[in-house]
Amino acid sequence: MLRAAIALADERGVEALTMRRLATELGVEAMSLYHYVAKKDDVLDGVVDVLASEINDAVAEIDVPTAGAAWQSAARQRILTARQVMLRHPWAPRVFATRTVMSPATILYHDRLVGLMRDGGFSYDLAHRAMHALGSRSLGFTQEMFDPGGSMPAEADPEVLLGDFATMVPNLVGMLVDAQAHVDPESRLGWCDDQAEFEFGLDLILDGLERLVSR
Amino acid sequence: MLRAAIALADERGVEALTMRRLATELGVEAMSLYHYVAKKDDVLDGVVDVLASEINDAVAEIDVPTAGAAWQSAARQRILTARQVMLRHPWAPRVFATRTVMSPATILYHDRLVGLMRDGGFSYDLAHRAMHALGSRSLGFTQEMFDPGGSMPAEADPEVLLGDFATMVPNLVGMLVDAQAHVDPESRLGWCDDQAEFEFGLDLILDGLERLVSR
DNA sequence: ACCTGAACACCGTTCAAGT
DNA sequence: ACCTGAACACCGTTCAAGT
Repeated sequence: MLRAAIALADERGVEALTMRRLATELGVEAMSLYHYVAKKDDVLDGVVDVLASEINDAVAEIDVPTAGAAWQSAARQRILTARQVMLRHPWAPRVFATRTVMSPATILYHDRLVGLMRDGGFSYDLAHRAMHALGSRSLGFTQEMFDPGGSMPAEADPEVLLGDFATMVPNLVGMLVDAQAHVDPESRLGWCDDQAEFEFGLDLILDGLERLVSR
Repeated sequence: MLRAAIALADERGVEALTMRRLATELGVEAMSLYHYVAKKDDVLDGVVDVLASEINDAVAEIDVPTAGAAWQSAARQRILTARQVMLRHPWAPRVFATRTVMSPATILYHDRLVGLMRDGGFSYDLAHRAMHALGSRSLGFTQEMFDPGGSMPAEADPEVLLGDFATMVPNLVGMLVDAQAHVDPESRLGWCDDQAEFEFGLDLILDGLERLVSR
């Protein structure tokens, strides 16, 4: 059932993931699903858990040292592996964002990540702060507010377009022109968020943490 | 109308923000709203824009130097000001997360933030990467995956609870025990995300950027 | 234990009609 | 230009009933 839900979201988007449609996809009447779950939220919780399990499985295959300074590249590899799983389900970040309780598999994932940092010499307190600093990045995605290569100029409000765009937002326009080089329409997760940008932000945080732990 | 929508979400939650309810709140029939907007998404886009304008207004009052190394504290102050606005509307992050096009006011906000970094000596390329690294943090909120002080142990799955919790996730349990000190039930935005944690992550990124720009 | 059909309360949205 | 009423297609969910 959860597998079917994920397949449905993959093929036709999250908004197509409805109890009625999921039921017909399973060759069953809509209300039969309520024998296995109490409410739709349970399905979404389950979907998140399956995805997190997929990540845990992928991450479990990684066998690298974690002690001392090695924690950093180990964490990096783990998070980028998680990201690969998430990239296969571009709708997943939005579902993760709506969950209020953390799924068992997600808890497990973060426990291991904290463990890895402990191996690297982190105090519990620093590991705690590190988790907050990473936020959703620990699972391989970010919530972007800003899409410089994307739809910005095209969809801008008339008010902004009537006044000269370049005068209203000169810095963004300058950046757009300058950034023309590395626009990559592939491999985005949510907004503009290609692999290089993700890794830049991730490394910024990991480097900062390493500096703190080795001081 | 947008003001009414925000008030409604503030008082009764985003899920209560429905076209029909918004209409009755305005003392009008539900379908009258469709003379001002084409679809509900337009309302949400508008709500986001009003919030971003509120942030722009608040930020405009800040008058601090931005040249050279001063960029960092100026950016910090701006982002924490944005956060104060967001904290008044705890449902807002989720709405921001669902928008696919960036509102004019949000564009403006980011343009000024890029401008500030330019004052600080950033290349367009570094400013671009900085925006990605910050992600939604630039507007004062984060997408947290992890709630150590919150509902985690209480809501854990039977499977995890039956096996000894401390054996399943020893690192999180250790962290929870250790972290008992700084649990703050107030001032959370979304998941567990208090002011100190937000500032820690923010400074980690800003410090990393400063190091890059001053190398 | 598992599934169904009919029904309820609620959505967003269309459309033809009113002033 | 602005508002309305009735209606449509679609939700999630309840409930009593079937096997």
